[in-house]
Amino acid sequence: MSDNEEENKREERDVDRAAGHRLVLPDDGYEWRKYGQKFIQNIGKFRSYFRCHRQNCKAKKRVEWSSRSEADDVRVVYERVHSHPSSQAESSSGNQYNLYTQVFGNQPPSISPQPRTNPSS
DNA sequence: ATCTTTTGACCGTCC
DNA sequence: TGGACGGTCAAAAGA
Ligand SMILES: [Zn+2]
Repeated sequence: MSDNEEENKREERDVDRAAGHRLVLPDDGYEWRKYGQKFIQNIGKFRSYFRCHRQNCKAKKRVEWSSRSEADDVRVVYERVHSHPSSQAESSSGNQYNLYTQVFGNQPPSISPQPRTNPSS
């Protein structure tokens, strides 16, 4: 980026094309840097790992979506808190919790603090 | 030249 | 001890 950021980030960001589908997820107003992507066979879903663009910000974001199925089941899990205000949609909302799980799709964006991935095997 | 995404490899933990 | 699983790193490539 640098010089010209004309393209900017669209509110919709294509996560990936697993089987030819284009998944779109809402941006929180923060900038994330992807640092990994893996397929979890346990749940049969793709998982992407994001980290806050800031150096001092230890905020992390984890996104997983079904590898198949055109359903919009996209799960976004927020970890840690941001140390800087969201220059965009502040609203003080952001993520005040250490763990925040959002599920998009048929289910409403109900906020429920889930206990770390799946316990035990 | 700077920065991000991509992908495979590496590592810690569990059993 | 080593394999399965999950999470992160790091090299290369693209923008
Ligand atoms: Zn942040």
